[in-house]
Amino acid sequence: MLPKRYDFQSVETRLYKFWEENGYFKPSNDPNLPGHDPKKKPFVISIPPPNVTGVLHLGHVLFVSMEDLMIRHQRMKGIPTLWVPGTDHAGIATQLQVEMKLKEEGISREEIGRNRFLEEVWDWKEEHGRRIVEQIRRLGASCDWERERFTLDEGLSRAVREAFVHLYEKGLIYRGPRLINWSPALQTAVSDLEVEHAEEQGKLYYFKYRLAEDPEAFIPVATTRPETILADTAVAVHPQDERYQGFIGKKVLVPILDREIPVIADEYVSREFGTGALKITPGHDPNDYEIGQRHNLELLSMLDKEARVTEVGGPYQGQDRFEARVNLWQDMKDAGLVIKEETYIHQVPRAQRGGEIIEPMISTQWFVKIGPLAEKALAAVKEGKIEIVPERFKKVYYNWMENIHDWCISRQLWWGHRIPVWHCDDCQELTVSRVDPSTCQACGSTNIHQDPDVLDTWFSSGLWPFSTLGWPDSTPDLEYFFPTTMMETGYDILFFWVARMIMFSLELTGKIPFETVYLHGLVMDEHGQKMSKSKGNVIDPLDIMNDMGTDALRFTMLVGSTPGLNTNLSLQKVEANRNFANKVWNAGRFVLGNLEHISADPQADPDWTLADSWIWARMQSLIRNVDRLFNTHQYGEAGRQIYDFFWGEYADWYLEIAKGQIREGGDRAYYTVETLIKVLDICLRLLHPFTPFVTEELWQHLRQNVLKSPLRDQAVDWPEALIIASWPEPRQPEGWEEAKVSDFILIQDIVRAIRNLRAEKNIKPGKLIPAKLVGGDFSDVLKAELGSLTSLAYLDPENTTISPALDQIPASDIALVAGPVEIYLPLSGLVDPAVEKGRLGKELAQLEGEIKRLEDLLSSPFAEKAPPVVVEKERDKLAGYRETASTLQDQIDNLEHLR
RNA sequence: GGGCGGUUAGCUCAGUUGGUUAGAGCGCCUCCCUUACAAGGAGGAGGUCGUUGGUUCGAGUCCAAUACCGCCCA
Repeated sequence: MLPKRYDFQSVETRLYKFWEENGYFKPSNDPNLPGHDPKKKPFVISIPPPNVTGVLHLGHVLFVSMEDLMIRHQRMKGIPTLWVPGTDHAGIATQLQVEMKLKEEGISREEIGRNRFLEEVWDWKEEHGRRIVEQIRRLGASCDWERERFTLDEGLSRAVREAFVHLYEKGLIYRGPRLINWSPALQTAVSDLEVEHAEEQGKLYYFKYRLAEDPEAFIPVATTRPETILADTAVAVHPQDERYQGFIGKKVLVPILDREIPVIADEYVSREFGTGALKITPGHDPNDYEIGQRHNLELLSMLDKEARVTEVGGPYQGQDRFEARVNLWQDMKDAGLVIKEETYIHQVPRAQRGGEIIEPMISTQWFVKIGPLAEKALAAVKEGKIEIVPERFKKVYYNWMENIHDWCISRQLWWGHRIPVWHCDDCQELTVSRVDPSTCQACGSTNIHQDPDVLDTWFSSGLWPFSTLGWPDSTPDLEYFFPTTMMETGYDILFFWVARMIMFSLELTGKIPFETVYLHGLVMDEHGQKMSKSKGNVIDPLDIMNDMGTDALRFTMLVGSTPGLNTNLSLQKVEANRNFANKVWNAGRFVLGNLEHISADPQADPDWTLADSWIWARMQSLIRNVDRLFNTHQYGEAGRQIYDFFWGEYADWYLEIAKGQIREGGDRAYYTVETLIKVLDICLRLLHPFTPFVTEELWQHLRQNVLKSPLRDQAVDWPEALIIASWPEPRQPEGWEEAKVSDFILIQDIVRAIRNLRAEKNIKPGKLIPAKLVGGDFSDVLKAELGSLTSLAYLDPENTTISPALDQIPASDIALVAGPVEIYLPLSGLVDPAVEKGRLGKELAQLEGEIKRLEDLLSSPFAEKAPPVVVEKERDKLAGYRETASTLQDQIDNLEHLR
């Protein structure tokens, strides 16, 4: 006997092990094995590799659930399915963790040197690297762990080398001094994407740029960063600005330093902003840099790597950037150069990691010349070779690709792929090589040293879909599984990762990396707020899984998410879905229990009841819907529909009716249990990609029990595990469905009407009451379903009658109407004619409103212009309402007579 | 400044290609520990679908404008 509650704790670990040990996570039609058929198209996902030393968060849960759902669905459809797992070395993040640890021990990485430090990081990775992988397994991820990869693996490192050298040789990688984003705290360059611009309150500082030839005359200039005055190399005004015409071409004096710099004219300057005159600091501002390029301005760097003032800053040398701001401004005040200060909201560039203010600086770095790569990547999406879901992200992608800048790929870190470039100390030439060289390619000197920088982590992740399959080697995996099918990831890394994979793949493999990009949203708290430690609204997925089970969490994530939109997660939702898992479990228990009551084979062909036909028709409709929704990536809606069907129709109605049908015994019981099994089986299959654990556990019990029962034929073609069972195929309706469904809805309406009245009159659930049903044309249907009606509505079977019509409305009975059916409940003592009249009158009034509405509708142009089917539907409705209304009227009249 | 998304019940969200009484979960109210499930069952209250205008026989759904919230890019 199964436990009364679904006990996920005893199930999850065991089943995961069972699946993995039986090799269900491995692709069928493996290209490395004999008998491989290259023509069978596989379904492949490469996992977005999490940070190897990271900890599971809800973002992981969302993508793992989503990808596992897709993978399990495809696997059940019999498609060779591969999900490649792996982790990312996460350069900055991991290095910081280890530096932090060393700091606690009082050591800095500089003290122990590069090699010792790297040993420390590898140790750290060994120690913490399994954690995230284990956590992903806990989610039920059915990836092929034998194909797990790590970005710093030998093979993937070789891929990085190959990619770098290839791009270098093609002239797509270059090195040089450029204005880059420098992180003074991390002591490394970062890419544009790693800088976030936040609106913050600052000040706008107004001051005087005196004319060199006439220090009494000046141009007023406004800036948010006065300290950068020290590196100004021009003052710019708009060419048409009347105010400053006389200054153009003249020299002005840099405050305090008295360096002479030119006044230039440039269209970029906004006449409205500030004073209309702009100080130009090409060494510390991206826009000024551009202007500097246009006008051939001198480039000065007034800050060093620690963001302290250099010799360019004269007396301020050695001061921190913020300190220098205060001091310089004070000195300018003293010198009478200050005009005023205003508070001002402006954009401040901050490091995505760490949050400190990024300093734009001139620095020699490695770059990818992105234009040619972007062009191809743009075309691949525009030509529809790659689909993006939801489609609107295509526009975002185009926009970024069309305005793309060269990518700074070098990082001044130690943890990562070291740039495969060797500098010759003798001839200064570079040797760029796939294998470590011992001599300089140019002069043969052995006096060479490798470039100290490492590559941006995204450089290696950009190769992920093909490097994990063996590229640059032409492996069987690469040949068969690449291009991959689906790239499922968050929209927040569309540029960081997705775009770069597309660019790299097209350049390096000549193929698209994946056919479809499916972008999910971010996981927020229940009020749509970003989760953060400081807000204290962080939900730890491990806690949830411990408390409510993995299936509950997965189902919540999957059903609560719509493509491209953020998901708000609340514990209440998870709880509701835990209850759902429990509902499934208990419905299963019920079915299994009844299996034992079937002892004999049937005597005749099935004689399906209305309920049997109804649930079957509804299930087929569900299969069709789910199929359609899966095909259009509406997984959440599919999950909801399965939930609604299972709980609202199968469990709430069919199971209850089945109890009565089973009580009848014989063939009726046999075929009822058969239907129970078939529908449960299909539901478990449909549900399996959402909630793999409870469905697998229950299904295996189901299979074993069915095989032991007289119904064993039902399960002969079921495999040994649900994970590899076949996905339900949608079928076209056979024509009988609609009538059965509408008949059943009538039964439901009758039951609801009686239950409603019972609740109103406070009749105890256990108390059976007599009833007279007047069914008209539906009398036969009602007679056939008498058993269900009486048990669902708690009618007294001995005293319930069904007739096509009554000569006279029973005088003292309570009257109800359900569509074309009249119901009379002889509940003497509970009948107060005045109350009844009120109740019936209210109902009639409502109905008359509807009738009026439909009459108006049908006499409007609607009747001619709307499709006949729709009009017919409304006509039928109207007729039904009229019938009901007239019945109600009769009943009311009858009460009048009573008086 | 450019672009995108959201706005539906007290809360969190669904809602095929427009089809005519708008759904769920949670919360709330009443009743019930009935032999699958109290993590449950039965019943109920609760919504001018942000606003305005348009297209249409018909708009939560399409179009335009607008407000507010959020995001991305510059």
